[in-house]
Amino acid sequence: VPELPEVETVVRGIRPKLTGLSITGARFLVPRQLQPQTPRVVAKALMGRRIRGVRRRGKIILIELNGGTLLVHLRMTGSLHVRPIGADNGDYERARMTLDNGTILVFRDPRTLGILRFYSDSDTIEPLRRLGWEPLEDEVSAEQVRERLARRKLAIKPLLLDQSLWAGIGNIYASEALWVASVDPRKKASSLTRPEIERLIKSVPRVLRAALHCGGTTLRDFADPNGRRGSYQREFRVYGRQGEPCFRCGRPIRKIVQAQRSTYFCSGCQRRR
DNA sequence: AGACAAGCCTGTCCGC
DNA sequence: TGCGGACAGGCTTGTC
Repeated sequence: VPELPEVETVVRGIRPKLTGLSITGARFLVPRQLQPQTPRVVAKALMGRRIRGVRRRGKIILIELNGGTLLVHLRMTGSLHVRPIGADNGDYERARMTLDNGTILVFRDPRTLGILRFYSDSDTIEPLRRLGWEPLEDEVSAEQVRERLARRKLAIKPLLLDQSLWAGIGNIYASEALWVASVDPRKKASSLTRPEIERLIKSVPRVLRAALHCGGTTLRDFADPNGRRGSYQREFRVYGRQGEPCFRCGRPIRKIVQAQRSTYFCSGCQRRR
């Protein structure tokens, strides 16, 4: 699934279906996804706890319990569904929690790269510590961003994928936000001009918010907990459009590889200077 | 057959 | 010597 708009869509979908319910059982089918914890220990830890709420930080889903937190990271292909007991969950079910109203929370994940962890102390959830700003909530100044980019030799696009700057940006929205800001993805982070930083500060939340309004992006698999697919792929300006004309200047969109990930940008109006 | 895919952790090397 | 940064590789399974 996974960038911020898709994760937020998932959280909004499951929150009303889970809040207030108690966990009556849990099963984990791929021990690797819990490491260093184990299925038996986590299942026991969850048993009987009440779900107080569901929230998101970056791409991380936090199911808050009385006396602990279940962390879920969907990575590439994970998804969450709330279904009646006995419903067909299709292939790739990797975990499930039974709830006291006759429904189950199902975690599906074909590639099994997703992560599940139980934390008894919600103040020491280690993966949260490295996360940077929340793009839709934190107001950041150009000066703050300039400080964070200073001395960074990495190109700006792979840096946007570093969750310690802004949390929640993934490979699609990094390219899209840079196009909106007219910034060359190959440009060294430390060499962004003040106007470029100003534009990026606006484009990052703008793109993510627009995607959220579309229910996220569905390239192939993503569906929210109600089975609805996202539609932001129809709004793509650069992602997957290599060879097609730029909507702004008409020049062809290029596809390159940076840090082993595809980057899409306009060869005309996103020009390194 | 081989490349590629919404993500991110780990090991290694490098420079300060 | 230590530390952060940059990068390759790995994890995994499915599709084109």
